[in-house]
Amino acid sequence: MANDFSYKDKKVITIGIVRDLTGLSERQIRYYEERKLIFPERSSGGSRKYSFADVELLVEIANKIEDGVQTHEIRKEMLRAQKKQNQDDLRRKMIQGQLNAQFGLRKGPSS
Amino acid sequence: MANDFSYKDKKVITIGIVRDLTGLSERQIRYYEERKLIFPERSSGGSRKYSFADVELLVEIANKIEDGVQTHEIRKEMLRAQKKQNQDDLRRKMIQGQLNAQFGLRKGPSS
DNA sequence: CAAACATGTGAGGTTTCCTAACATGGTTTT
DNA sequence: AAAACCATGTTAGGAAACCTCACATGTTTG
Repeated sequence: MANDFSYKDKKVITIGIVRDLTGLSERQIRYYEERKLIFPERSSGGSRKYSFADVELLVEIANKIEDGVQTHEIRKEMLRAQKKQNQDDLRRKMIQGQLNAQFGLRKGPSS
Repeated sequence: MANDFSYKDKKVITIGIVRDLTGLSERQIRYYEERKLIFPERSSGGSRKYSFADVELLVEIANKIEDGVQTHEIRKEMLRAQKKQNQDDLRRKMIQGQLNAQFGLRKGPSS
């Protein structure tokens, strides 16, 4: 229904390409996964698959590490940011629910 | 300067993923390349790399073939379409040149 | 009917990816 | 300071993914 999530989030890039795209070593990329900073999907055979969003995230992570931030700290930041995001999403959804209850169409024209 | 070409056109997808995304066989994908309908890049080691745009094009090609159109015919269509596109691009660029000559700023504020 | 088309399949070989382990030079922590 | 942890490199052995080439086949098309 909402938000046909597209190119940016599709997990279709193998680790070698990610290496080329980011300039990181495969070792680093896998290590950041081990530290739960990044979550590739897997092919049936077990190969990692990343999205462009993942690639961008990896670059951000690498920058922070270069600034002396530890993976552990980065992870906490990310959890905090994500929690806030979830709260915001929920709030938005509840407001939308209210609007639908008041004005929403039943069997309305589905654009 | 113009049009930071992004996700959709970056060649980062290996043939196995393209197979999964399109439902075509690798044989078909390679054959359409042989018939000059699609142009993947190559990794240093020789592996093919496709873009999302390529994936969409492959689906279109497959549909036409399913409708009985031959690769040879599809190629002609594509060349025709591309030629028109080039003409349009050129025209647009010339008009833009005229505008710049008349109103364009030298050393103007760069957005 | 001969040639071309579109696709499957198999062989043999190279590239890419996987995990696991050990090495190392910096930082903390005790 | 010794022990522990951090981030990364490197190596080994093995499996998955990819490559080209060739042959087979059923289906158009000239």
